Amino acid sequence: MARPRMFDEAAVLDAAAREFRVHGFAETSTERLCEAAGVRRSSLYNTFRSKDDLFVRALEHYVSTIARLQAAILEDEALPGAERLLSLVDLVISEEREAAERGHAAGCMVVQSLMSPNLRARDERVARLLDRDLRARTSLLEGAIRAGHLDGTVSPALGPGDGAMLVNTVISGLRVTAQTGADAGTLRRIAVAGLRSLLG
Amino acid sequence: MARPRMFDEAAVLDAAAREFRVHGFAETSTERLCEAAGVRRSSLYNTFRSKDDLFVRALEHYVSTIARLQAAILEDEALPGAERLLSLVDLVISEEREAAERGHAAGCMVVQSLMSPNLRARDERVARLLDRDLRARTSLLEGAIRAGHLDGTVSPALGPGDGAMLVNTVISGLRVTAQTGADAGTLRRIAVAGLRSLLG
DNA sequence: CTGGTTTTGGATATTCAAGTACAGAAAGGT
DNA sequence: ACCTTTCTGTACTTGAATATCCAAAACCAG
Repeated sequence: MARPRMFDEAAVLDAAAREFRVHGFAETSTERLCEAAGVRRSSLYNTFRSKDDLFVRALEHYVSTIARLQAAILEDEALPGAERLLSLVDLVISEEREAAERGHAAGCMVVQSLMSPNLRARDERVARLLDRDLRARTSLLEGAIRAGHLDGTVSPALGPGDGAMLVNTVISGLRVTAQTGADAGTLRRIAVAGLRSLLG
Repeated sequence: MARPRMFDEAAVLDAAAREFRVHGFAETSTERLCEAAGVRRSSLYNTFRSKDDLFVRALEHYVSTIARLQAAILEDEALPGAERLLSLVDLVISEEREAAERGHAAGCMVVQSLMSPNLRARDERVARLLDRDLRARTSLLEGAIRAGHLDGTVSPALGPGDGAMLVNTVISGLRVTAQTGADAGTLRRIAVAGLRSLLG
């Protein structure tokens, strides 16, 4: 019927997310995006309406990738609740370590976006996306915490709601602290200390 | 001898920091900065060499303002160690609440800058500034924690070094979580839970 | 007053990035 | 084989943002 695409949309979104993470939205030119993705401008603009749209799609892609990994851990019925939380922390730490080793320090795209009021104000979709992501992760965390309450590995001192927020807050904090050059071992000690209220 | 300046340098830095916080570095035009500060372009460029330099100065200004407030709390000999840490948390929470109430959500400039790899890569001075700030705050925190160890209000489970990093991490996390719209009461509960290893 | 020095205002280069236009290429159903 | 449809490459337009230039103004020492 028509000429097929010569590139993989998901691969472009991956490359775009990487560039945005490393250089930030405003300082990533479309030319850079093209180079990084190995695609010409018209293809980009043909597939994604604008730089803004591409960013939204890339963030969406990034978020859903991360979310999938986290869900696999947090819903793993084979693990007791507390272990799920610790595995999540380890996942985050290894993500940060990887990013740090890859040369440019590139923090988590979600935290970056949350800390860029402009991005959220400029595009309603970004705000909604981040909000949805937060809700989804919170709900996963609540599930794991409830499981921990039942199997006795998570202290009942905190309810699932506050517990989930605590985990979220500690993880965000870790992602910031990681940018200061802290090594994986230190990050893990801090995380365990921060989750003391849950882990007992 | 020469024509005197018609504006206050510190006021300009204040206004600039506010704009940078709300809109981010790249998306704050020099025109906006001029308007916000009530100063003409040539005055800006005459006083501060470039937009980059102005940003560095503004960040410096912001950091030293915050640091002064925090030092006053953390070195307050009248307070036991644990109270100092809690007061610091309350200070942070009230900063975030104020920012949130002022319309545009504008997160902490330090966390914002830490999460913008580009900013740090682009200007060595920003990286150094953030590093110095981290070190200074860490050292203040260690002092307060040591004081708490001595007066018995802070658990010796964590050493001063790890304790300081924990507080820093929790505070950064709070500053991110604040951007998701959490209210002051919730933030405080989370903070107390996160600092359990020190306070408990 | 006056000369020297710095600031100020406004206008103006200069650069650069986002997005568009359009012609031609690659399918593939009919 | 043809014709419709979508993709691709290049060149261009347009707009905006940083930075500079220069003349006029303000100040003060001598």
